[in-house]
Amino acid sequence: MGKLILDKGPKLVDVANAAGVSKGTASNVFNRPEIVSKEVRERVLAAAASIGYSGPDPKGRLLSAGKVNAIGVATVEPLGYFFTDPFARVLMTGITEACDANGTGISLVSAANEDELIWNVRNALVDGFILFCLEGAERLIDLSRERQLPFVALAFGHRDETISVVAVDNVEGARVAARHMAELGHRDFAVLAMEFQEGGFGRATPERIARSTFSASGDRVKGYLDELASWNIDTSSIPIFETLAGEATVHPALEELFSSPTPPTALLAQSDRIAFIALDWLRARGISVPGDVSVIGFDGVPECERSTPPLTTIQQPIAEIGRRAVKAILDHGHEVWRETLDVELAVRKSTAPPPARRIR
Amino acid sequence: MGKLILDKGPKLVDVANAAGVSKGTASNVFNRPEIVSKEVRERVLAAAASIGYSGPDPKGRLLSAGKVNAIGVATVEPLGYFFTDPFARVLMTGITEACDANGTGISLVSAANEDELIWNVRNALVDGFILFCLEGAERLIDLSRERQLPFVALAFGHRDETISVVAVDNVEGARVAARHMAELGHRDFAVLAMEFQEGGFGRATPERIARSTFSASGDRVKGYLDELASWNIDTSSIPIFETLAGEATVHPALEELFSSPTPPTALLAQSDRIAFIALDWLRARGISVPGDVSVIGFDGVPECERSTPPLTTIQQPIAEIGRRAVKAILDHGHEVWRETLDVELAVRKSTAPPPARRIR
DNA sequence: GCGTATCTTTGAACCGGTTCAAAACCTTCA
DNA sequence: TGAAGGTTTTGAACCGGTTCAAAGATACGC
Repeated sequence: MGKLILDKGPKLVDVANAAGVSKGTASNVFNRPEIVSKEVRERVLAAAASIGYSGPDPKGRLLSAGKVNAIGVATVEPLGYFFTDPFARVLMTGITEACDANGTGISLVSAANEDELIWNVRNALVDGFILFCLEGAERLIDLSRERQLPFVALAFGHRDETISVVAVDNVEGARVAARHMAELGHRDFAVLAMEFQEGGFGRATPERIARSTFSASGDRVKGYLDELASWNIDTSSIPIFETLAGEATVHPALEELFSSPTPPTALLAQSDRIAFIALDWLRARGISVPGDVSVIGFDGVPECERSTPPLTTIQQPIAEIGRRAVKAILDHGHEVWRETLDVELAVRKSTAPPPARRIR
Repeated sequence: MGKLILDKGPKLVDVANAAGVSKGTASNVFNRPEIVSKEVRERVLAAAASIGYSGPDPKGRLLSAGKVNAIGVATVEPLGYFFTDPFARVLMTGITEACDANGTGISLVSAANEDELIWNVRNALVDGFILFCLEGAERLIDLSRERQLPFVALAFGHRDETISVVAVDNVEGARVAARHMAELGHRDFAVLAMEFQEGGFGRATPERIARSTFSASGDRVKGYLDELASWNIDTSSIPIFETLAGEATVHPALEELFSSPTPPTALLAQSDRIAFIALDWLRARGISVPGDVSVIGFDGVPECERSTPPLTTIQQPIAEIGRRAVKAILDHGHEVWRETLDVELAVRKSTAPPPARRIR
C-alpha cells in the first residue's frame, strides 16, 4: 500500500536519545543554551539537524509555559468586520500598537453562527479577550467569563459593574453634541438612535429607552435630553427613532421626520454611520446640510473628513480605547478595570445655525 | 502573609475525583456527552459546577488534538499594517472570508524587530502560515520552513519553485498596462518601479533589474518592456526609477523626469501607492493628468476610485488571492501549490491619449 | 441459569515539551 | 588525600487534557 505511515516528525526526546543526553539537557540546549557545555550543545544541535528536528514545538511548550502570548479580539460579526468597518479598523490600530509594544500577538475570534462563536471563544488560544461588544454583548461576556481569562469589554459601556470596561462617557458626549446644536440656535431636534434592544427599530417610547439593554444608546439619549432640557426645550416632543444603522431602518425614520410640516433642523445621530446614511438620504432629497438641517454624528471615524459635507461629530479616542484595553488585559489581568475616556466635539461642515425662518 | 497561594484552578482530574469517576469519563462528559449515561453525566456536571470548573482548557486539548484551528498571517511590518494598508486590508477581507467559511481562526504575527519576528514565527500557535512577502521575504520564508508547517507566499511571486505561492501574472499585467498606453498613442514612457533589491532606489540599470531579488518588480518591468518593444519603441531609452513607494524616493524620480525637455507622456507605476504619490506631485506642479501625462497604477486598491483623477490601474483579484491562500493551506497542506491568477485592466480617468503636440 | 449482545466506564498511554532538586563531575586548595 | 565549591547533567514530576482497547455492567433471548 505504499508509505501510509505518516512520519510524526522527531520530538525532543528523539533528539535527546540521538545525542545521548537527557530530555532536560536537550530542552536546555534550545532554551538556555548558555547553561549547557559547549561540547554537549554542539552534539545535541548536530543530532537535531541530522534527524530533522528544528526546535521545540510551541504546542508542547504551551502547556507548561501557561502563557500563549496572544490576546484574542472577539466580536459577534464575521471576521471581515475587523478590516472593513471604519470604527473597528481604527480601534484595531490602537490594539495592534499596544500589542506590538508588548510583543503580544493577536488572535481574531469571531462567529459565523452561534455555535461557532461558542466553540471559538471556548477554544481560542489566548491569554485574554478584548470584547467588541456590539449586539450580542451578553453572550460574548458570558462565554468569556466562562473561560476564566481576563477580559475587557469595549465601546459599549455595560451596566454590570463587575466586568472590566474601557469606554467613553456617552452621556457627556451626547450632552456636548446637543449643546453644540443648541448653541447654534437649534430648537427642533430629532434623534436617530442605535438599538436599544437587540434588533429593535422604529419610533421609540421612553419606556423602551429606559429598558435599553445596550447602555450606549440609552446613555446617549439621556445625554441629549438632559442637555436640551437645560435649554428649556420640551424634550418630550423630540422624536427618537431606533435604528440598526442600516438604510433599511434609517430611511423610514427620515421619511417620517421630513414629511412632517415642521421637520427638525437638528439631527442628532448616535453614530457616524447613521449620520452618513442620513447625509446621503438628505442629499438625494435635495435637503441642504447644513442649510436646511444640521447633522451631528458620534464616534469620529476617519470618513467624517471625507463625507459631503464633512461630518461634525463627537470624536471618541478610538485608537486610545484600543491601547487601554490591551493595557487592561496585560497589566491588570483579572482585576476589574473600568476606564472612561473623554470625547471631543469635532466641528466640521454638517452643522450651522438653523435656517432664519426657523429661529424661534 | 495572607493568601499567597494562587489557586491554580480546578482541572479535569479534580472534577473526576469529585464526581467519583475516571478522568476518561469526565473528559467524555464534555466532549461526547451522548456516550455517557445521563446519571453519570449529571453527577459530573454537578461536580464541575461545585468546584468551579468550566470546561476543559484548550491548552490541554491542543496537545493531543494537534490542530490549533487557526492560521497565521505573517508579515515583516508592524501589526497595524493589516488594518491601515489598503492592499493588505482587501487581502485580509478575502482571507477572513475563507477562514469564516471554514471555521478557522486567524492569528496575526508580525515583528517590531528581527528578534521578535523570529520568536513570533517560531512560537505562533497556528496550523499554517500565509506570508505577506514584502521586503524581508527571505527571512520569513526561511523561518516558516523551519516551523515545518504548511505555508504559502503571497503577492510577491518568488522564484523558488519549491514553495507554495498564490500570485498574479505580473509580466502579463504589466504588458496589459503598457499596451493600454501604447494603444492610446503614447510613445514616451517612464517607469516608477518598486524595489528591485532591499532598500534600493534611484535610477535603475538593466543589470540591477536583472538581478532583482523581488521578482514582482523585475517581472513587471519585463512585462512593460516586452510589450513596448512589440510596438517598436526603443525600450533602452525608457527611464526606470526604483522607489520605496514613499514620497522620499518617488519625488526625486519625478523631479528628474519632469525637468527634462521631453518629459514622458505615460507613467507606468508599479503600484497604486506609487501612482497616488505621482498624482499628488503632478497636481501640485500644475501638470495635468491625463492632459499632459497619463498615469497607470498596479494593484487595484479601492482608493483608485477616489483619487483625483480616479486611477487607471491593473486590477489584481486581491480578495481572491486571500481566499485561495487559505484554501492552499487548508486543502493542500504541505504539498507545493502554485497558483497564478489573472489581472484585469481597469480604465478610469488618469489615462488618455497624449497631448496632440506630442503625438509622433 | 447462562451465553451473548449492547451500553458504560476504566485506566494506561500519549500529546511534546519545561522545570528543578538532586546527583555527578571537575577544580581548586589546604 | 579530601573537603569545599562550582559547573553540568539527570530524571522524575508536571502542564491539562484525549483516546482507545479492554474490563465491567446490564439487558435479552433461550
